[in-house]
Amino acid sequence: MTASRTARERVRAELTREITDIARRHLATEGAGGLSLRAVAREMGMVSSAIYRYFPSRDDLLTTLIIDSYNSLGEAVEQAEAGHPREDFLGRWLAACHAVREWAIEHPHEYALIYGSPVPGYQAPQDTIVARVRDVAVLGRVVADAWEAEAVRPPGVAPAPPSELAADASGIRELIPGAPDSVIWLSIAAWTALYGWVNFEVFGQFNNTIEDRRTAFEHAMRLAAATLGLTQ
Amino acid sequence: MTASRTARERVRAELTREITDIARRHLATEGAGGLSLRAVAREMGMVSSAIYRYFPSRDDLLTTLIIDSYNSLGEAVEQAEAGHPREDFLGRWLAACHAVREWAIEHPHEYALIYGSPVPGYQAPQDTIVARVRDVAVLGRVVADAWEAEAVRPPGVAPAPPSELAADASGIRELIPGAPDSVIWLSIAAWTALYGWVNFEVFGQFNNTIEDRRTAFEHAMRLAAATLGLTQ
DNA sequence: GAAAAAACGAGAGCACTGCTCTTGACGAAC
DNA sequence: GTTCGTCAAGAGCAGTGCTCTCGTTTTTTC
Repeated sequence: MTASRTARERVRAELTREITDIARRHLATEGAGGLSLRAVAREMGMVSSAIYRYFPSRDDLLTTLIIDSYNSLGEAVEQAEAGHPREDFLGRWLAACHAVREWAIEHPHEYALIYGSPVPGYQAPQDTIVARVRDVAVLGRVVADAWEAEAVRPPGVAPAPPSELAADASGIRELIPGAPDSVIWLSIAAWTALYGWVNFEVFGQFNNTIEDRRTAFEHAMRLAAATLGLTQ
Repeated sequence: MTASRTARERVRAELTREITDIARRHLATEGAGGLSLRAVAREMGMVSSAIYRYFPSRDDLLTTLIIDSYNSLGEAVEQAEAGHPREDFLGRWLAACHAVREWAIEHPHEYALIYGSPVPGYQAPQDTIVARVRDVAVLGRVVADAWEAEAVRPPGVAPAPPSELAADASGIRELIPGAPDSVIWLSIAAWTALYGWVNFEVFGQFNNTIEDRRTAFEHAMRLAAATLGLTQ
């Protein structure tokens, strides 16, 4: 009986996958704004209303694409970081940074979906939060491991964080257990430096300004690591 | 004769201004994607086709809004920075940073338009480039003045930029005359740190993570200044 | 195995969008 | 006073998301 039931559910799963595949291709070429349910249906040889049997709204389709994007980015970062030995903290950091940048350049529209301006009228549901943190978790783990191994030595020039920030820091400390507030905020700074750069590059702010972007990016990420005190 | 001619042109200028005003209000509430020529026309008591006498396309209307946004941000940053004495480099830097952040929070959709993911199908024309650099120019001027006054003393921990980046650095040096490559790239890092943070905050990445955002932002910008060696 | 129930694709339709074209009216210039 | 350019209005085209209904098919239930 499960076999007969599966017969229908299998074709349903197959069609659902086909819809998301086509939608992802449209998203990659035209961007989120150009994603049209009717166009997807047309390409499937379906009538537009039939799509709604599989996705109740355009936003729902977009949500699954967003989750896929989060996972795709997270996986890329995880794999890149895993290619370095545990004690090579700087290598792991740089590998993760390059993975973020390269994934973003290869999937600009997906990147815009998850790290760009929010899609108008679209509110990301709770479902996305789980997949959302995979890339950040990798970065946190690198710093956490380095801190644990006493390989994080912030230079003394950095000003101390004001005491008002202690509450926020203690929440973030879940990612980097045992680290003092100063290291927490230096890590946040490194994090924003990474995504600030990638945002600028993907959204075209470096056009006609920086040409050798990969080299400049690596230098910027080395700067961020040095500021944090991650030198090996 | 110019008076009679002006009579017509004056009402035209007036209507053009009214259109952009309404459009800006729609943009501020609904975002770029929700900006509808028909809705603007409806609010003006016009028929939709009449709008095209004033703006040949939706993108043209969007372009003027973008230019306005650039100028609005640029002016805010200029004014904030001008409120500090020339020798107070750190104060000028922090004031400019806060101005960017506060403007972005007050005008999230406008900010998304100029620093977020590009609007699908929209390509910013050359006209925007002139207004685009006003905020960056202020930041560059602060660092340039500080460098000239020998108030920039980068700590020795930063790795030296590789020689391949010399060409790109020399282009950027227009903003900070006479600065060595190391200072150029530290400035770029501070720049990306600023907009990386503001992007994260405006686009909601700090939700449920950082609560005291103004304090955290100021600390981050002090860190960026310290990394650059701007301590006074 | 037959009947009830659920799932499904197709089609029409609503309200909306950007944009084009034509038509008729008004005002300025010669 | 006539001509010419400017303008608002309206109809229309092609597209969008989404809803509803109507047969058909498949699954479940008895």
